[in-house]
Amino acid sequence: MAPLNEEQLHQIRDDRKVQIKHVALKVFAKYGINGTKMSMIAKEAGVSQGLFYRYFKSKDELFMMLIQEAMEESVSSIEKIYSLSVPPKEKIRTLTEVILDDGGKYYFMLIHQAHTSSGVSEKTKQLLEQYPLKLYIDLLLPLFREGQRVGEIVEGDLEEMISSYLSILSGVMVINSQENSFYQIPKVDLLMRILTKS
Amino acid sequence: MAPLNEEQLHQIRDDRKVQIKHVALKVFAKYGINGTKMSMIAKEAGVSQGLFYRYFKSKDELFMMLIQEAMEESVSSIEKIYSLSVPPKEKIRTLTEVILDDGGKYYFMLIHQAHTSSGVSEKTKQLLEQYPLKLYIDLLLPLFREGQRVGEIVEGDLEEMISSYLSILSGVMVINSQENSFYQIPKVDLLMRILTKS
Amino acid sequence: MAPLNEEQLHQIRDDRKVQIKHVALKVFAKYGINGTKMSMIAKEAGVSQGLFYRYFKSKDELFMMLIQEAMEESVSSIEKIYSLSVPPKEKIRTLTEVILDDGGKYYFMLIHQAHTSSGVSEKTKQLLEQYPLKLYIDLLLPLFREGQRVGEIVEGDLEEMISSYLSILSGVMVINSQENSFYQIPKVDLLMRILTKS
Amino acid sequence: MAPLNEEQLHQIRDDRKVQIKHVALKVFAKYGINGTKMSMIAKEAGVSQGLFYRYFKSKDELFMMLIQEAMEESVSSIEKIYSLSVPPKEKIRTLTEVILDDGGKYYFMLIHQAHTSSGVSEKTKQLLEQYPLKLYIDLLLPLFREGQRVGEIVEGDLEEMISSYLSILSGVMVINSQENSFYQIPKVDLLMRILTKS
DNA sequence: TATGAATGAGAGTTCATTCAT
DNA sequence: GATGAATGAACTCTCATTCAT
Repeated sequence: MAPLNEEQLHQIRDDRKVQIKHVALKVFAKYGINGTKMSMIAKEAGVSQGLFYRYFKSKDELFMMLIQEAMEESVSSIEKIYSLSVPPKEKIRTLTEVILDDGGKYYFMLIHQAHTSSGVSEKTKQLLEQYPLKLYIDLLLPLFREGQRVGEIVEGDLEEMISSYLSILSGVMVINSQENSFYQIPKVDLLMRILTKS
Repeated sequence: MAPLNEEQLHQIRDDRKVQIKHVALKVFAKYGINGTKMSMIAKEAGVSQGLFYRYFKSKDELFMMLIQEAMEESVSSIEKIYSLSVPPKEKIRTLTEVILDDGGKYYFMLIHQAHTSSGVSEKTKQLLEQYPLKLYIDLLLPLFREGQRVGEIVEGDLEEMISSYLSILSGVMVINSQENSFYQIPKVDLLMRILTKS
Repeated sequence: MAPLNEEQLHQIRDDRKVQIKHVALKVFAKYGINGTKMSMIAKEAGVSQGLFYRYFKSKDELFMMLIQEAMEESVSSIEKIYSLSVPPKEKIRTLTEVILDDGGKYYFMLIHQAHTSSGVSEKTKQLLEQYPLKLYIDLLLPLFREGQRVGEIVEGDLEEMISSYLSILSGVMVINSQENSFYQIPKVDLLMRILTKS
Repeated sequence: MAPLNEEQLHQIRDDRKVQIKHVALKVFAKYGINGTKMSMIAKEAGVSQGLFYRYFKSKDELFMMLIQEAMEESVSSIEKIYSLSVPPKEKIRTLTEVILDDGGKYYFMLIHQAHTSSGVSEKTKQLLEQYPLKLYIDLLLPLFREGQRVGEIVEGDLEEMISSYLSILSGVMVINSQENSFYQIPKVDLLMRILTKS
């Protein structure tokens, strides 16, 4: 067998990085940075602890990377909603579903963990400041305003409503982790009642 | 100088215990058991780390103690609501306010932390199992049923509705911690919309 | 470079375990569980303190493990004596030599330490109770009785004699530790005079 | 009531010191310096931990004081034996009894603890060196030599015999502590057999 | 590249000693 | 003088990271 060429090696490297990140996202989301031990990530990802450090500089660096992605992804999810050609209420419902499904869930949980963990690095804190709640509110404002205009969204202060909506979604995500059945995720319809008329 | 008499000593001991517990509740609620370092509690409470151990056997023991109190308190809050002579909707609103205010908030956050932390002791896990979600649902069922009967609460499966309501409240509490203004607590009126008609 | 194969790793692990146990036996025997600091064992064994915990769960667990071995070994030493085809007096002399030599010495010292240390774990106490002095007396009784029968052992209450013999041996072991020349181990002949005629 | 005069106060002070020393001797003898906690001594002596430090500079100072006394006492016990008007064998028997009784026992155990404890101060070590085994041997040599001369003591190297005798006595003392019935103190007659002719 | 043994900094905990009363 | 609350250094143990193979 011919040895792998450089590109193939690069491919393997990248695959492995993605694989580790995928696993780490779930573990960090569930247990936070303090509750997550390197041994957990290594074991779940099926690599040795030593190998981990060939792909990432440190636990903290990986955590930060994931936060970064989570934030970018969340912004991009919102932006994508605008391109759907359905009424505002339907857009919001779709966004809600996206957030609640497996793709979005872990990212939300992770961001929460970042906000509430002790011992996160200064760099991570700076990163978090780059995506304040206000940014999300501003992104959603046009959509909600349109909703009010066409009479699908209840009257009231929009900034407050969006903020509450996001807080509730985040909260619902955060308290939910698969192995633990103490809480359960509310149905989308129920959540929509917060925002919509009758 | 005469040594302190028994009553004074008792007073000091009680004060310290309360003071440490008060601080620890907030720190544990915010950072969980893994994220909370003994140095944080000691510093925040203004005592040396060593002194902590004259009042509590271990970090874990205090955590458990607080969980215990949190659970008892939460059940008792619910029970108290029934004695109010107001319509069901008002009772639920009052309960919601109690949960969201400073007294209830930390207890809810703490229970959440206990459910989602890795490395909690076996004893703590057993404690958590004594207060499953079902217990809270059963406590609230009569109240919500009465609400439906008098037409104040929307139609629909009650167990699911209560479970969702509790999950949302928990979530909202959990993502909220004072020093951090990323999220904000929704107004009670907004939350009530999940449950009530028009 | 290729990583070590499974056999090599196993070898390393075994070697380390033996090495640490060997060192710990001597240190525990000399200083007891309270007087022995983890730093002593680590330094003496030439490993870091951290590494110790990859091989043993805790200081207490290792102490207990060694006690267990010491007790099994001591019983088996006695049992082996019976298979020698020499007169009773010679058997006792051989046993005495075995106990006094380097192999047996540390085990005896360790058992003594366990019996006289404050702060040994409840588990360790239970372990000690499984090997009461009576058990050793019963094991030796046939040998000493035979000795009396053939006129090699002095007349007198055998249980008391064996108990005294063991106490003296233990005592002699205990007060003896290599770096410290205050006491010296008596010659076997001298000790035999306690038991034997002329 | 008139306030106590200076002499009375001095008397109280001295009584208390003796009382604490008496208690500490037993505890140190049993558990060693590492196994003995200040709380044990304070509790047993019925004083507060704080008060202890009005009487003694430190735990180590008290330990050292007791060692000093133990050594002086042991030498003086031996010297006193010579003034008895009985044959050598009887003198030795008496000495043996003195050592084995409650007065001597704790002192012997304490000296043993000092010799085998980690973490004893440099000062304590120096103290121990002032009373080497050789000193005791030299003190006993005339007595044993006389015993050999009148045919009461077995032939053989006297230094070795005395050294063994002392080691055995020490050992027997050391392994014996009241609450623990694993070992038992041999009868004096049995011990004398080591030294004396049939 | 890949492994897991090895390290060391830092966490939780204990306890001799000091201090306020 | 007397008390026990309070401190801090030292101990046991954990775990992110490095290293030898």
